[in-house]
Amino acid sequence: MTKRGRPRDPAIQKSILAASYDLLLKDGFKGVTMEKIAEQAGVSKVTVYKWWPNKAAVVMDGFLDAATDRLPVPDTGRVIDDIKIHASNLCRFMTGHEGKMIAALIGEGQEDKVLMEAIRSRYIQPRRMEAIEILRKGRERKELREGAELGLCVDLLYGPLLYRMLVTGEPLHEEFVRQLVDSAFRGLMPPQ
Amino acid sequence: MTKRGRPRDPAIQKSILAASYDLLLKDGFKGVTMEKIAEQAGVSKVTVYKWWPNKAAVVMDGFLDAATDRLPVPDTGRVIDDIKIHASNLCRFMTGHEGKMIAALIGEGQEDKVLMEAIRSRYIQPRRMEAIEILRKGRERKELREGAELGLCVDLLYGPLLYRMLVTGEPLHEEFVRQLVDSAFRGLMPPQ
DNA sequence: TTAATTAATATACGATGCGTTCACTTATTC
DNA sequence: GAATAAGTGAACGCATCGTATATTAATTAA
Repeated sequence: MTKRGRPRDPAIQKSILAASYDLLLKDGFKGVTMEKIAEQAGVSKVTVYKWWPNKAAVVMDGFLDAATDRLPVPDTGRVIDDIKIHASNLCRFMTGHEGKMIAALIGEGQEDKVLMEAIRSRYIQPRRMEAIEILRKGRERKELREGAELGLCVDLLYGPLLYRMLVTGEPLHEEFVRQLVDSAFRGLMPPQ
Repeated sequence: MTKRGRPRDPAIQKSILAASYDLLLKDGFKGVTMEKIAEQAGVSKVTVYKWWPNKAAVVMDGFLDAATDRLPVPDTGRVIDDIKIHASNLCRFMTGHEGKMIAALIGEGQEDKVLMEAIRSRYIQPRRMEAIEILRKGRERKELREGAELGLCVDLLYGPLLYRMLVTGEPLHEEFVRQLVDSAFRGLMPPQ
């Protein structure tokens, strides 16, 4: 009992996602239009609307389809070093093309709950889990405080990175990551 | 040598800004249109365009015109307590109407450099200065590490708040602020 | 008083992009 | 061949943007 009717053409879906990604990269989220996606994909606009309800959905899918390389999760045996490497990799990502795109998507997500939920579940959470895994190993080795709340640690370590990227616009260079992670681990208070 | 011609009517400017703020509050940034601003302000659309180049500019001005109450800067004599109070106040702000609006503006700013620069210089920076002032006093009292970089401290303390608000969407309650500030001050490592 | 100047209005316009409708063609299964 | 679903092409109604045009209102300089 296979499907009736003309089968869906996978090449068409791919070209739509690819066109969507190219346009996002070139023109930013606001520069992408359904017309342009359809034109560049060599496809009818109705076909785009058939499979995605709106622009945000296509663009999000296009982005995730192309940019889902996971960051390598380092394992040096010292949690602070692992985090420095991981956060540094993330910064390199965020400084490049992918960073501009994810910033645009998060920006758009501020007034689009469905989009924001997709970004969270399909992009943010997976990356948080990488960090949490690093921290979990460190906690097992007693390199973190007793009963440290790993989610809070992630907020403390990675929050400032995203904050810089999305809010203050200060550069995300290696030196900043080093200082940030050092400060977070040893604390702001003077040693007693 | 006063100005020639008909003088600008300040009541009109005010009503435009007020209408802009009301609409932002009610409908979010995307829900605001120049037509609606003009209509609600009882003013011609051309008049709005005469004084502001585009929607983002009016909305930003409307927001700042109405919502520039500075946070009170506490001074208990202990920097960690001052920061807790200050951050907690900020959270209450961010959880309310103002938070939704500033999130929408920052979101829009991700693809509008001019708007983002305005948000930074007219909203973010002033608030950062409040926190820096608190930290500076604490550093003088030797409650922070020798030569602590105050900008970095602000990133570490306030970055996670904005990160939650803009990215993860986790709630910004009192308990989180307490844990966050405690963790930042005493560090993630176990005491030695 | 009059001319020059600037503010504000009313109305209409072209352009763009959204999301949809309609009639049609194409590929596949029963 | 009939039924079914994918895809096309063109046009539509709608909202919003930003601008243009012609007119009226308020003020200063001559």
